[in-house]
Amino acid sequence: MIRVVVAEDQAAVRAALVLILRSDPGLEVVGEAADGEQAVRLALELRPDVVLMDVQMPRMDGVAATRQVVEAGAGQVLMLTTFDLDEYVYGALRAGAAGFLLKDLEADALIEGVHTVARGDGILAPSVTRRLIGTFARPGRPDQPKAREAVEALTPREREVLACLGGGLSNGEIAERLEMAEATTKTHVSRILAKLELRSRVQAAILAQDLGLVAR
Amino acid sequence: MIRVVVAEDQAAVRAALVLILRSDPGLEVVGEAADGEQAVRLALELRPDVVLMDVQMPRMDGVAATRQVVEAGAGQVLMLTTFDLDEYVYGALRAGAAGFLLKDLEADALIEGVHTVARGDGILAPSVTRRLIGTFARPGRPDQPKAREAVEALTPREREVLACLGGGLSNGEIAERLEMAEATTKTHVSRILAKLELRSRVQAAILAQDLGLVAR
DNA sequence: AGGGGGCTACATCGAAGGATGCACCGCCGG
DNA sequence: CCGGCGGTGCATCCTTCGATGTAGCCCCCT
Repeated sequence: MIRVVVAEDQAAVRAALVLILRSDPGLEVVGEAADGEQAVRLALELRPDVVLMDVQMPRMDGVAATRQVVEAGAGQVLMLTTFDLDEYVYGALRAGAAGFLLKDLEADALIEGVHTVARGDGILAPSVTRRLIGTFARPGRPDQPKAREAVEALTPREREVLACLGGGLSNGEIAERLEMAEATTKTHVSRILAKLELRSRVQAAILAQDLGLVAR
Repeated sequence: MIRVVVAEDQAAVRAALVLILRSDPGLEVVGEAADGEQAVRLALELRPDVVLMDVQMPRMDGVAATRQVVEAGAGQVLMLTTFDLDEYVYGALRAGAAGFLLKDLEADALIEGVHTVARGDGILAPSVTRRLIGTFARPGRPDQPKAREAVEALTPREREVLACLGGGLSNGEIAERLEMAEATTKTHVSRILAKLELRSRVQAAILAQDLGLVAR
């Protein structure tokens, strides 16, 4: 049984959502919230599998609430909105939402979405998917499987250093974090630059970023 | 009526796909290809609405074929694969694919996918969606409206320099491109670092990347 | 055992980066 | 008119970076 908390400020819409969810015997609505703060409180208390969260809510917006729920590991968050504005989508995804659907969806699409995020997958409204793909594939991030391969060819230690470069760290900071002499860090950086055919740590950092290699 | 070309090297699988597609009265399979080259030729000739493309194919792989089809504007490409390996997914999406599905899907999911990409939206297998979201929302890309504001506060010249930093250029290269002395470039870089509260050009480059400020 | 070869490590030194002080110019308000 | 101010530009000085040479180490190989 998948346990769901519904967070939505408009009572009528919330009621409709609950009704839809209840129509699936595999879902159980364990709580309802009318604002973001309440949503977070409920999620922390009830530890549901999924929180269905509206973007716009009083007291704390859905994105901020999502961040808190995700950080606490208190369930997967599936966001809902009326308009698929970029700010909402990106904000929500960065906040850790597992999915993003528009309110114009069919009942069974919603139910399927809840099941999808409950098992750890992601789901997006088709129009959002298209834009996300576009953003991801935007020029200026020339994927190069080549780059990925080249990075695979690095030694483990070198990859660690590369990740630090991706985090914007200096040689000294890298040395401290990885517990080696600064001189050693330099060796690794040099090797990385040579292997990846780059001319400076800046380019290495950019490449690391593109590949998601970022030490924090 | 949505016109579809099916590109898949294994005859049995291709036959199955065609059968599934034909079961929907809104779809018409106008061509079949057994390798990438043939797929591109067919697409250019028939200008279908959608090309259903396998990733692994002889003579030209699906990613390369996708790139050509997309560049020619010869239809939306929906990619299919057995395994959702990163290389495939990222490569396909950057090549311009409108969607990416796994072969373990249900017949109606495939049909729905074709309709979705035909109307210009995107579609991804749920597991792929999750990873794409993760990549997109990965730490190190804190979309920070703050950062954007701060960058707005830079002078025009400084923004130009920042864009060059985002491109991974050295001071010397920046000086050449913007036609100023290297010493001047350094001044601007210093000012940028101060204003954005960064400690090195590497961090500035990463920030510029996140904001899409990239000189090429 | 002996001998590569790859990984990690460190020191040295010339090159690039970054902070700082200062000059010039155009603009605005007094 | 002129004094201030923000943007731009350059030179100086110290720091950090990056290339290079070398060494210990471990593992594999024959």
